[in-house]
Amino acid sequence: MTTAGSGEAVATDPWTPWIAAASSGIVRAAGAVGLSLPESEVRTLLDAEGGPEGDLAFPVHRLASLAGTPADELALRLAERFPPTPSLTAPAAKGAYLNFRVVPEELVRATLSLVLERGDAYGRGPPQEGAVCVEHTSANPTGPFHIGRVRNAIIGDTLTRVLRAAGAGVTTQYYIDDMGRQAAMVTWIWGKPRDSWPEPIRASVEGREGPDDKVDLRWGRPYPATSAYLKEHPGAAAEVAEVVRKIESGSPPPEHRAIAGKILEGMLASLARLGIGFDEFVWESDLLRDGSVERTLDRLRASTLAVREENGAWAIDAGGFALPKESTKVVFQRGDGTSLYVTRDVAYHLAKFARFARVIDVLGQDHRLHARTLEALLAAIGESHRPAFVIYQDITVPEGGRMSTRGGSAVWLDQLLEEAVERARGEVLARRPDLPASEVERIAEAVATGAVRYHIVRVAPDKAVRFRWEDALSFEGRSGPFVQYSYARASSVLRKGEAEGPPYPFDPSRLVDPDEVALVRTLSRFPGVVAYAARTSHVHAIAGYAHDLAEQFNRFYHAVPVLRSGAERASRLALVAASRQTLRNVLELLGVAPLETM
RNA sequence: GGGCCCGUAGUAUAGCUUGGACAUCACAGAGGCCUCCGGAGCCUCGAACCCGGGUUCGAAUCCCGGCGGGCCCGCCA
Repeated sequence: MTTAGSGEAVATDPWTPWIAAASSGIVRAAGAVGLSLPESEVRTLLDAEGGPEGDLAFPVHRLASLAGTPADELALRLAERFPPTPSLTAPAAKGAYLNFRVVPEELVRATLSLVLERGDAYGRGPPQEGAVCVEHTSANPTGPFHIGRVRNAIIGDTLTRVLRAAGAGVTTQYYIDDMGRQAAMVTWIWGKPRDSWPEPIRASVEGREGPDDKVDLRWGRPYPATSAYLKEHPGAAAEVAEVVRKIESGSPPPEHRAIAGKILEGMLASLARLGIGFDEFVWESDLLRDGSVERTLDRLRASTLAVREENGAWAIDAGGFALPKESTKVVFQRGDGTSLYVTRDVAYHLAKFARFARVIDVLGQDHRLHARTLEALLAAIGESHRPAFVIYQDITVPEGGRMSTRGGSAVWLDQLLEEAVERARGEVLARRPDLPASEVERIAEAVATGAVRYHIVRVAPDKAVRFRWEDALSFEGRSGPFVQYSYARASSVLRKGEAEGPPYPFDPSRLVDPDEVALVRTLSRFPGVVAYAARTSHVHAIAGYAHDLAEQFNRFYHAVPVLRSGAERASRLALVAASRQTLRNVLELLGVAPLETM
């Protein structure tokens, strides 16, 4: 282990030396047959996933066509010239491939040492330069969270955990849109005495209220009917417009921010159950108050692309940016002088660029054009920074179409969690009648929230998810509870063998069963998976890895006795300890609670 | 009409940015495993790259064209 303060890089990935050894060996072997190629190119060709025949695979096709030699023949010649390397078996030529295997004892020794030494830090990368801001969720405070919105929060939170593990310094932000028409609608309706509410709105609320209503449910309840009502009643819509104007002019109705705050409070309580929180909250209206919006308007009007409309509105002529709109104009200031959402978003991003080297926004696909418009406006004022967007597709309802609050197709996160807890409680009670009620409750909550988080994060963001209750509440197979179960099982074995550790001394030559080596190989992949997910924002890869690891551990568990074994017992306990540690670390990245027992 | 995204077994998904050897995993289906450290588990079997071109030694992956689905195209947010 590297000593503290030595300035040397701490080893974080067991594969680093093996990939280096294979690459430099290939370069030398190629040199010996008269071929010269840079090591960096070898590394990109080298398949670190291995193939059916080894841990590392090198396809020689490209070299072969360069040399004008048949690929099979070249593979054989390279295999002969590959220099002896202590940690790798001699390469085997198979067809057009050169296959390497890490010496199994070396794989076991290096991996288990690294996992057990690094502990909670296993999987983490070296610290990275540059502050990062991840903005996610930012749902309008108009009512309870529904499943569609929560995908944003889960992707954003997981991405944050992954980036931090990869070494980045991340600040999360939730942008609260308290200036738009949507928040104004809520204030408008609550600003009226209840007996003067329009009939359809009153009808949508009455008879559904209860004393224990969550704040977001209570204050958000009239929103869907209000939204529908305003579409058909221009007079009422004009009143809402007046609320918007007051907000924009800096003198909102006194209760405005308080109502938004209450709804937000309820939404955040739901997210907290999923382990999701935020470092900072940015109120849109604060950007107005501190002058950022005015400065942004000044810069936009000063742009060479700015044009004035007949009624006094201002726009950017974005024809050069090829936005897929019917008009090439992007209006950033209304005829009455007020700003628009996209304008305030420009102000917000300028504030982010001033503090952060990297700015990441997690957005639903319906915001894609908005993202491009934002970029166009940033370009128009000569700003060189751009946010990186992580775009995810919608969660759709089984009948087709997007999940929306208005259509009544929305399932609230709280409803989903309630169902999930109820089901989890039944499962726990059936299996563990010995546990006290409070413990059953704690486990049911962890299983339920773990299942929901996992179910949503496991799918690639650019794939739409069709919401089905039976899938969302599944506790078996590719699910959060499956991973939690493996963790609990590993914990149970270690409890029963607690006399032996920690620490867990081991002898690599005692861990030779194919299921043992396969498990170690899976453990060794973890740092690479974290780095990959951080680089590509493919957070679903973490969920996939968690499942692979849990599955591999279960295979080992069934195939190989641990506590009942003889000379191998100590080494197998070390393998269980390393597995438990890695399961714990990957669960942490997913925001799924590890359970010692379930 | 224009733009972006998606299309992999019955269902649902991984692999696609960096083209490479028998395409991953789950649910459902068929058949096995509880004298054994926790069966929310393990083992075995059957089953898929939307269609048509192109590039390439090689295409699920890259390019073009269809078809099907989603989303967006506002002085809303």
